[in-house]
Formats: sequence, C-alpha cells, structure tokens
Amino acid sequence: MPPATGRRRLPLAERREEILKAATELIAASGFKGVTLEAFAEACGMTKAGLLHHFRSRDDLLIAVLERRDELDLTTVVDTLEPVSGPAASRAVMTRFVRRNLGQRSLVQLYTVLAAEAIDPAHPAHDYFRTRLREGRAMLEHSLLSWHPHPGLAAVELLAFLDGLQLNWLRDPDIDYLAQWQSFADRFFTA
Amino acid sequence: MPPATGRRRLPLAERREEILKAATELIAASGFKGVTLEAFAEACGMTKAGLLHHFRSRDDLLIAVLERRDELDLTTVVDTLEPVSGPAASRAVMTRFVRRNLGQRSLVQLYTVLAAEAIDPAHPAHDYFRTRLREGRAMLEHSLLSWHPHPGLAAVELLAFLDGLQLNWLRDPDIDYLAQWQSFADRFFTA
DNA sequence: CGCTATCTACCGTTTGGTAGATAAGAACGT
DNA sequence: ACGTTCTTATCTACCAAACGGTAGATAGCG
Repeated sequence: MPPATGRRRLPLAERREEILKAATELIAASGFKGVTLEAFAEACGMTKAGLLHHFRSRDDLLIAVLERRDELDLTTVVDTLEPVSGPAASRAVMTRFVRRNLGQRSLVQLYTVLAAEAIDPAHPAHDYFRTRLREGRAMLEHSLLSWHPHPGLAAVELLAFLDGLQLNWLRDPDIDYLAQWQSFADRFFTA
Repeated sequence: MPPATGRRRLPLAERREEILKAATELIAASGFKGVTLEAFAEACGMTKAGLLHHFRSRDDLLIAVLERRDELDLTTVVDTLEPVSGPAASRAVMTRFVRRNLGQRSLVQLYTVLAAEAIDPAHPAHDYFRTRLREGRAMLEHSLLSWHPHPGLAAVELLAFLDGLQLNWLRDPDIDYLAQWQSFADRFFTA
C-alpha cells in the first residue's frame, strides 16, 4: 500500500467498486439525503471532482449502489426461483434469506433506511422501490398459492413482519433476529 | 377571513399550532431532512424569519412537532394505563390502537418515516426515538407478562409486525390495514 | 510518451440563521 | 366612537457556509 497521503490512482473497475462499497456504508448510516457528495468522496480518500469522474451525478451514484446490491443478491434470487411448494419448503427459503441478512447488516440497513426515505414520491429511488417491492410480494404470493388458505393476506403479513423485524433489529442490535424469526415462523407456517 | 394577500398576524398559540400542523404534514411526506426551513414557512403563508420568531431553529421545530404528537397521543396512553390482563384485553387495547392509526395517516407516516431516518445516531431525533421506543416495548412486555409464555419475544414480535405493517400500508394504501391486523392477531393471541 | 484518473479552483444556487425595519391589533384615555 | 401608544408578530434584506457540479491543469501508470 502506497503512503496514505497524496494521490492514489486505481484502475476504473477497482475504484468504482471501492466507491460503491463506501457509499453503501454511508447511505446505510445516514440515508441518501443525509450524505453529501463530498462525504462520499472523502470516505474513499478523494475529492468530489474525482468521484464525479466515475459517476455523472450524485443521483447516478445512488442508482449504481442499488444496482450493485441487486447483483450481490442475484445468487439468492436464483435459488428462490426453484419452484418450491408446501409450508416446509417456503419456510426453508425464507429462513435462508434471514440467515443471509444476519451477516450483511450494512446492506440490510441500506435497504431499510432507503426504503423508508423513498416513500416520498419525489425521492430519486421512489420508483425503484415501488416496482421492486411489488415484484417481491407477487413472487411470494405465488409461492404461497399452493398451500396457504389466504395467500394475499399472508404475503403481506410475512413481508410486513420481516420489514418490521429488520427495522427493530437495526435500532437495537441486541434483538435476536434469528430467534424472533423462528418464533414467528412456528405459528405462520402451520395454517 | 382577511384577504389572502399581505400580512396575517395571529396570537402566539394559534400560529404555533398552525405551524406545527403544517410541519407534521410536510415531514410525513418527505422526512425531516427533506424539508427546508423556507418550505415549512411557506406552507403556512409566512417567511423563514417569521417562523423563526416562534421556533429558535429548525431542529427546535422538529422537537416541538414530536412533542405535540405525544400530547395528541396522551388520551390513548392514559387508556392503556388501565391495568389489563389476559389475551382478550391486550388484543382489545391493540386493536383500538390500530383503529386510531387508521384515521391518522399523516401522523403515522410522520412517525414511521422519522423513526427510520433517526436510526442515524447523528439525527436530531435519534435520542427521542431511542428512549421512546424502549419505553413502549417495556410497557408492552409488562402487559404480556401475566399470560404469555414468552413475553420478551412476543413483545418484539408484535411491535415489529405493527411497524412493518404501517410501513407497507404507507407504501401501498390498498393494503387492508385492519384486516391484516386481525389476521395476525388471530394467531398471536392464542398462544 | 500518452492516456486518463485525479486534483485545484471556481461558479451559481440553496441552505439555516441574523439584524433591523414595519405594521397589526389590543389597551386605554378622552 | 376615535385617535394614540405600545407590544410584538411579521417582513425585507442580508450573510456565511455548504451544496452539486464544471473547466482546465496535473500527475501516476502502462
């Protein structure tokens, strides 16, 4: 590693990834509105102008952060696409989802904080979350269709609980995320 | 009513209330970081300087908004203080809480958006939510103590579900808030 | 040496907040 | 009823700092 002072020149892809990683942490901590362009730059040891060489604008950076998160999730999504049926299988899929979140606290926080911020229709990520969450609910509802008496109600209930649990876990890390999930699932998946 | 143009001079208490009401709506819509001092002022037909005559700073206004919300909730809190015991009584209390929220969408949104924004320790309302939510959970846990086998788990679960349901209801008003609650409660209060 | 990632310097706008002028309305005497 | 005075709610004008973004100079690496 070269001395911390002075200029560091990195290949395009590497620097891009470094910026996105840092930006994810910052947004997770303070929301998108709460972080300035300069703060994003400083977090990876460069200036605003330097950062804007990689992303055309601040909003552009946000979109890139979200797309990166999607890419990181791709593995899980692919797994979920396997056609599953029955309560046990559904529960297993969701449990794996919970376990993965447990180890990606900052990504979860990014998503949670940003999703709440983006309730505002004027937020640059409003549409992103709108379509994305709608799709998620539809997929879940579809997988509940084969065995649950009220797939619509149940899908909303499950997602609401997970959203709320994440939110509370972020507020208070002492909460036992996994145990809470199992406790909920014990009742939910015996209907 | 005097003509809309020109200066309107109101008694202190009245203007204060008007400002707080307008601010509540705005914060609910766009979060606290998302609204400028001038926007707050303009919303009740005055200038920044005029508003700052009533609230020393922008952060001061936020605190006042939250305190006002607490006062508006006081009635419900007092009701809750009646010592209740048993699942049916607990459920009745919570159902009343849900029903009341149903008619106060903008207050719910204020609380939800702000609570998520305030996960950031640097947010001006961070401490407010920290203590307030902790208290709420303790109260609930206490009331579950007499009949629920796992009061700690259950308290978190119930609050998480309500938080998440509110969040999703705000994102998608078509969700049947009340029905979702009843469906959850049917399982939750038979343990 | 050439390419380009990065920097310095700057711009126009918006931000939260201040200082001092102005006017609305209540109180009061006549 | 009516003017006068006094209080203070509100305004106009302004400021320094912070914001997102641009133009052109500079320097690290193949």
